[in-house]
Amino acid sequence: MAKNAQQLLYARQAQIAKAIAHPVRIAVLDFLQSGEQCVCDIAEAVGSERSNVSRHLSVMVAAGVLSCRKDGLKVMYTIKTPCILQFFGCITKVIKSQARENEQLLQAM
Amino acid sequence: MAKNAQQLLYARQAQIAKAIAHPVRIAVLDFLQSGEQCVCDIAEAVGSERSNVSRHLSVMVAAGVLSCRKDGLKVMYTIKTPCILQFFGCITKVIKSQARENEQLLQAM
DNA sequence: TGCTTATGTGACAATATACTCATATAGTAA
DNA sequence: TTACTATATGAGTATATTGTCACATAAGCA
Repeated sequence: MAKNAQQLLYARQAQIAKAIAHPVRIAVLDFLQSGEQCVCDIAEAVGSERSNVSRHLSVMVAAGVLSCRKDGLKVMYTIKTPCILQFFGCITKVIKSQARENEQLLQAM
Repeated sequence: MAKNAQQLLYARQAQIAKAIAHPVRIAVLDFLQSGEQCVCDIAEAVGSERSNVSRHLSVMVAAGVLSCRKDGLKVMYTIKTPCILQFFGCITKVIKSQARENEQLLQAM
């Protein structure tokens, strides 16, 4: 791949990773596993202001992680690329392995 | 899971996602697929200052994505949880699907 | 029409992140 | 010891991100 194209790909990959890299946005993705939801229900589920959630949602739509459709007054959001969820399986492994390390550390004290 | 524990998990997952969510750090991970490397070689490969790369590396170590060991003067960094790499497969899918959308858009103009 | 609800957005302040430079530290070798 | 190399880090500036408030927009209904 050309050097510039590679840089561009890294930037695009980073954009997607950034779109996920926030506790509220992860909570949103977790909630959306149950299927498409409107902003008001998402805001309630994650315990944050609607306007704030709306911004987080548009970041994720811009990155291509979510898609949305209008349904009357509501806008329904859904996970566009379910393989994103595999990522959480992976980082849960990272967290577990760190937790085990800490446990060993504690026992050695 | 308790509500607080859930919040903690989301925060921890976000920390790991953040540790990946930067073009330079993605370039580093890409380079480290070839095996462990020292800071100077990583800096050269990704085309960035050593001090800057050193900071990026410590962020990824703190998040549990990389591990490192001293080898004489050098510090060798390596990917600690290879499943992280699957994530790139996933987001490449996202990028391809968006590229296809844009192509269709272009053809409709 | 006016009223209500759901969502999006401009503007701002607060905070976090990234990069650079200079300097510190640690290891190697003469 | 001194000189050299690799890495890490403090301090500063620049930039990006986040959350909140107020307001705008859009859709439904009386």
